[in-house]
Amino acid sequence: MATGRTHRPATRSRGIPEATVARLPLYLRALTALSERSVPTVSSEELATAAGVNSAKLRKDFSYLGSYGTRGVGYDVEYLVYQISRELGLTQDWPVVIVGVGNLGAALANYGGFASRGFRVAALLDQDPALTGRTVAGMAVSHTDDLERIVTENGVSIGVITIPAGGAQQVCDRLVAAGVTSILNFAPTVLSVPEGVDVRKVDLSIELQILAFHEQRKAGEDAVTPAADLPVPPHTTPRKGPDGDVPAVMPA
Amino acid sequence: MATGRTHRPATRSRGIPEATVARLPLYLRALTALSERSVPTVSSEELATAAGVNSAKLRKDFSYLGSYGTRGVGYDVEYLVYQISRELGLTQDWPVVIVGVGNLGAALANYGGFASRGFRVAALLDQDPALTGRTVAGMAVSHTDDLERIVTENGVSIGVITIPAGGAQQVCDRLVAAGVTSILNFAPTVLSVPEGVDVRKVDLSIELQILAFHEQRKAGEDAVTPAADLPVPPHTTPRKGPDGDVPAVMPA
DNA sequence: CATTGTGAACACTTTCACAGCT
DNA sequence: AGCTGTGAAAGTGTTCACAATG
Repeated sequence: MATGRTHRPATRSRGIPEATVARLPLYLRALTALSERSVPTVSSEELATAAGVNSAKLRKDFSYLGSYGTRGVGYDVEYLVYQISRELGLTQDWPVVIVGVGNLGAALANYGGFASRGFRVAALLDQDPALTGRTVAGMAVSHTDDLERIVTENGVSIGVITIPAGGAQQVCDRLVAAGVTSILNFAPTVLSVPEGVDVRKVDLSIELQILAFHEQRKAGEDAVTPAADLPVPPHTTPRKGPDGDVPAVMPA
Repeated sequence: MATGRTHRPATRSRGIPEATVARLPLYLRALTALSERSVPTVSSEELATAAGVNSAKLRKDFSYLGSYGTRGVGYDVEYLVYQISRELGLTQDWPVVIVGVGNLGAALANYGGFASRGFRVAALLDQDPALTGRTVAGMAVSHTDDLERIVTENGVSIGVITIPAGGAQQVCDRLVAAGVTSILNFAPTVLSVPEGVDVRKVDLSIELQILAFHEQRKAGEDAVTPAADLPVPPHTTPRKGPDGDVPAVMPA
């Protein structure tokens, strides 16, 4: 979420829908697996199944990249891998810093799928002196004090924040000031950044809450929380809830 | 993103848009912070800013829940906290199992925002004998062998998968067979589940790739990868042998 | 009169269905 | 004959702008 782009790129054809971009990595992963099994070509149907989407969507997605398939045959696996990698910018090297070397930061540092695509962990940073100097995932942990130097020297443009919510905005500000323009935020807080900086958020607690919502629906197929209302009335006047016998007012 | 619901719930007015559901936890978090500061009421504008959305969207979202605000005044913080919690199903207790106690599993087990809302870690499971018996986040790690028993005895309906991709589908199948109907999957693989089971996916590598895409755009504002093509032409490559080309579909 | 609640307009995404190529 | 590529339709989500209202 939270992609800063508010204005149309306007650069004519160069418009790959955001929803498509979000699926390209999925296709790429499925294609890589096929490639490793030396499968030469794949149909939209097969690839879609492997990626967990439907074939119409996949074809539409690919149509934004160009005409890379062969009618009657399918897609050349190697060729597609290359095209998607290029489109995603994975043919170049992306140095990344991870700020916060707790369990989550360590998990990321150890994560293989990281380095395998163009990402390279340039540094692990933590402000805890007990950690700095230690080695995590074969890499020395630097002190957060060196953030600016490390970002600058390594030309880091992507930062990953894996510290508690409290310090996240400050670290974010420092990353941005040092030149980082893309941030992957695991801290459960809203980061504010200047125009032109992208923030993506991964929030474990939110994911669970969304699951709980659906889970609740399943459980109470009929006992849908008995119209229940207010343990505390709103302010002074009783309010109307959406439930009870209120006739559906949903617009078309 | 993968929510199994393919058919409209159809149950009359009960239709909260998925996009709205995904934002409710955000509002809830902002409201909880206000509540802790004993702020009694908040306007859509203020709350929207705190949650990182715009006020029109927030009001529209809330309108699906009911009319919980007061014109000219705003929303009663406590009341909204309760209503959203109830809507999300957080007024009840959700026992959760975490399968895989590596760094990521440990990070989740230690994550506070977990227990604070209705979620309770019923068990940590791992198949590594070196881990079972150990204590992580103040909780004993059980062996994966006991998965079925633990899920059944605790009435667990939500499972979190934090093991490598290889074993994920198998664990998923066992969870589902034991009665779990919602799964949060951190393994970089597509899980197939029966109708009625929800899967949400958190994929670190995908998030980074999406950032890289946008990052690339920024960098090459004009040098937009010069139409560049083929290190391998599209289909000079001879395709599959006419014999038995394997239709590459991941085993279920 | 500040602020909510919401139709209506707009934008984006998915799905359909089939023409067009190989 | 088989499969891609894509307009057009349908569905979902966002924003606008203002009437309703405490």
